[in-house]
Amino acid sequence: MIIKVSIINVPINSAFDYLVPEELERKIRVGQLITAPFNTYLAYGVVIELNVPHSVFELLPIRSICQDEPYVSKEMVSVALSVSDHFLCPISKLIEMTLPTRFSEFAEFEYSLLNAQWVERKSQIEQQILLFINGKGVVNGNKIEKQFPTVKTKPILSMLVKANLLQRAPRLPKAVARTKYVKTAAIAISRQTFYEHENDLGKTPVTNERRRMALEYLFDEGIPVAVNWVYASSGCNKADLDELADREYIVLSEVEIFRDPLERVNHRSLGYGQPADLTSDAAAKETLQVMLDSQAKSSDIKPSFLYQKSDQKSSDSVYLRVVENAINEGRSAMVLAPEMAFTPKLVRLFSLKFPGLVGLFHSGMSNGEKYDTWMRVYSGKIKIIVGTMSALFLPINDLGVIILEECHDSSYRSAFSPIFDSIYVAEKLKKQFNTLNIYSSQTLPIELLYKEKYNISDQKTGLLKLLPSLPTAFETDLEIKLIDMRLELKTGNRDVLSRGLQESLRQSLANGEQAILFLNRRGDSTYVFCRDCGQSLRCENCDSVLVEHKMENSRSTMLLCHSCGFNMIKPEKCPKCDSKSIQSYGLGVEKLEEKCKGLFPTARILRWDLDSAKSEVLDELALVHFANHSADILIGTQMMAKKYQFPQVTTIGLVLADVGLSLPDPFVNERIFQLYYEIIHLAGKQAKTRVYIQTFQPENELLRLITNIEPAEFFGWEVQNRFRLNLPPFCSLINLEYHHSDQNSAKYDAYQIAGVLRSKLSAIGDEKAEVIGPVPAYTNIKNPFAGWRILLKNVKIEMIKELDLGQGWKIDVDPITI
DNA sequence: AGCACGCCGACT
DNA sequence: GTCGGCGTGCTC
Repeated sequence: MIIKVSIINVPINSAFDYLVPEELERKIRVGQLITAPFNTYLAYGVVIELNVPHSVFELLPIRSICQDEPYVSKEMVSVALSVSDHFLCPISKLIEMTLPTRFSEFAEFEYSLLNAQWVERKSQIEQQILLFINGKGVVNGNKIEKQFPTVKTKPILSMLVKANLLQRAPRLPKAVARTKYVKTAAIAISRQTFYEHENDLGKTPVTNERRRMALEYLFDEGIPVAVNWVYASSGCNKADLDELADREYIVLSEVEIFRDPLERVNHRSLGYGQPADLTSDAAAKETLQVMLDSQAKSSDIKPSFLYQKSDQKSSDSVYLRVVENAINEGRSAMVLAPEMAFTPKLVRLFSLKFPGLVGLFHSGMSNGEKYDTWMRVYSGKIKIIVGTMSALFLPINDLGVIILEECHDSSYRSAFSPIFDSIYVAEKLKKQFNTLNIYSSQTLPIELLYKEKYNISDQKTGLLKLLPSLPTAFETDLEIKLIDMRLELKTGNRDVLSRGLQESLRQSLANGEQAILFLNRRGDSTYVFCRDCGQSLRCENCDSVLVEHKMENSRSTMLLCHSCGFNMIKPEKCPKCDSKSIQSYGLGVEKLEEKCKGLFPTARILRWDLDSAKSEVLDELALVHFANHSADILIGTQMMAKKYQFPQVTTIGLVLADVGLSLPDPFVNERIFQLYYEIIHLAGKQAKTRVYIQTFQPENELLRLITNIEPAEFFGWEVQNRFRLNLPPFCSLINLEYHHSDQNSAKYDAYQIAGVLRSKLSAIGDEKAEVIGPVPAYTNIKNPFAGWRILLKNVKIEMIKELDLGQGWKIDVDPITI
C-alpha cells in the first residue's frame, strides 16, 4: 500500500508518498503518527491519505507506527487538507497545529564506536571525542556538542564517520512537552517504629535531626506530600529522603499532575457570572429558540447563524443555553474569542455553570499547559473549549457547537504563515461534525451580511442566516456630536480637545461620573494633511492617500502612493489652498494624558496603552480599577475596544477621528466603523452619554454614518462602495507579497511574476480576472521598496499553485487588509 | 530543517 | 592544486 504522509517540522509545502510494509498494512490509519526515513534522517509524519495511486518515484517504506489510536482524527485531517488547499499554506504546518505539541525541532543522531582501535595520529580533539564516545557506548550528537562547547563537533563527527571510525544512526527526538509528574513522599512506618529508630537515622547529629524532622512532618501530614514541601518544612534534601526510602521508612512515588491554565484566571467578576434572564429580551429569546430548533434537527445542511448582538448579557445567556443543550446531548462545544485577553470572561461564564468541564487554550499558555489541556481534550475530560483561533484544531470529540465571539475581528485571521481564516475552519468543522455555528458581533462583517441577504452559499462561508431577524433598534441614550476641529482652530482654540468636549468632561467630573478618551493610533503620523482645508495629500494619478516615509539617507521626507507606486518629495505648502499648516499629524497617548492633567488637575487619569496592557493581569487590574471608579478618565487606544461596559461613563471623546480614515486599504471603512462603534458602546446603558467625534473633515461620509450609528445604513453605503470599486463580496482577492533584501531584485522578481500571470490569464481568455501591480508593499517604513505587492482579482487559486512561488513570497487568500 | 552539491577565493 | 566559504535546491 502507498500512503501520503505529511512530514512535520519540515517547512515544505508538499506531502510525501511512502510504502507501507506488509506487516503494518492492517494497522495503518489516517491521522496516525509514523516515523519514516526522510532525506538523510528519520522524521515524524502524519498519515493524511491511504491507498494513494502509484507514483513514478522510487518509494521508501515507513519505519514504524507510533501509536495505534491516531492523535489526529480523520475529520481533522480533512479540515487541515481543505485549509491547506484554499489558503495555499503548507500542509505540514496545519498538521502540526492538530498535534499535542511541537515535537523537537531538530533531527538528532546518535554515535557509537565502529572501530575500537582508532588511529593514533588523529588530532587531539578527535581523540578526545573518540574517547568520550568510547566511554559512553552510544551518545547523542548534542551531548557531544555540550561536552566540547568550544569546538564545532558536527564536521569532525562527519569526518570520523567517513573514516569508518564512528557509526551514525538517526534517532527520533522526544516530544518537548509531556505529562508532568511530581515526586511525593509518604510515611510508611508506625509511630512505634519511628521512636525506636529516631536516634540512628544518620551518622552525624545534624543529619539525624534533618531526617527526624522530615519523618515528623510526614507523620503530621499522613498522606503523600510533594517532596518540595518536605524539603521546605524540614530542611532535608533528596539524599536524606532517598536514605529513608531505602530503609523503607517512607515511600517515594510520582503523581501525575495537571498544569491548569485556569488557575491564573482571576475570578473577580466585572459584572459577569450571572447570566441575564431572557424573558425580558424578546429578540434574544427568539434567537435562542431558532438556534435550539436547528440544533435538534440532525440531517440536512444547516445554516450558520450570524448573530447580531445588542447586549452582552443576553448573548451570554444565549451561548449558555446553546452550550448546555449540546452538553446534554453528549456533545461538546468550542467558544472562541479573537484575543487571549477576552477569554477570561468566557471561562468565568462557562465554568460557573459547568465546573471541571471547561478548558482554556491559546498561544499565551506554556507548552506544558497546552500539552496538558490537549491531552484532557483528547481523553474527553474537557467538554467546553474556550480559546483563540489556535484552539480550532484541538482533538475534540463529537463537536456540537462552535461560537465565534466578535466574529468581525481581524485577529480571527492569522497574520503570518499559515495564513488562514477562523470562519473558514469553523465552516469545515461544521461540515465534518454537523455542528451549530454561531458567528456573533455587534458589527457583523459586510461580506457575511451581504451573502446572508442574497442567500449566497459558497465554500468560504456556507449558508448563512441572520438572527435576530429583526434589526434591533438602538436603545442607548446617546448624544453624538461631530466636532469640526478646523472651526475650533479658526476661533482660537489650538488645543487637542474641543471646547465642547472639555465642557462635557468638566460636567462628568463634577457629577462624579467617568469619561473615556480614545486615540486611534493606527497610521500614527504617517499620513499628511492640511490643517486649514482638512484634506489629506493624495496621489496625482489615482487619488489614493499618500503615505509619509522618512528616507534613511536624506533629510527630506518622501510621500509614497501605495496603489500605483507614485512618489514625491513632501511639499512645503498645501497644493490646494497654499496654506503652510501642512503637517503629519501625530498625537501620543502620553501627550494627551499631560494635556488632561493640565486641564483637570484633580481628576484621576488612567492610561491604557501597549505598555500598561502588557500582561493579562495588569490588563485586568486596569479595567477593574476603572470599573470600580478608582479613576475618572480612561485614556486608551484601540486595544480597549469591546472590552467591557462601564456604566458610569458619561463622556466619550474620539480625540482625532481622522486618524486611519484614509489609509490606503479598501477595507478601512469597515474597520473604522467597527472600531468606533465599539468605542461608543463602551458606555453603559444607564445614563445619558455624550460622545464627541473630533475631526478636521466633518464632511466625511463615513464619519457622518458613524455619528448616525445605524449599522444598516452603513451596510448599504459600504456595499455600494464595494460594488463600485469591484471589491469583495463582488470579487475574490488574492494578495501576493514579495520581500527581498535587495531592492532591485525584489522589484524585478515581482514584475516577472506579474507578467507571467498576465500572459497566462490572457492565454486562457479569462476576462473577469485582473492583475493589479506590482506596487510597493506598505510593510517596511524604513525601506519602502524592499517589498512588492501584487493584487489579484478573481484569479483561481490553482493558477497560483502552478506558479510554485519560492521563498520570500507571502500568499494571502481572501485578505482582510492590504 | 538538514544536507549535498557546486561554484569562487585563500592557502599549501 | 586543494580546502572551505556559503548560495541553491532537494527531500517520497
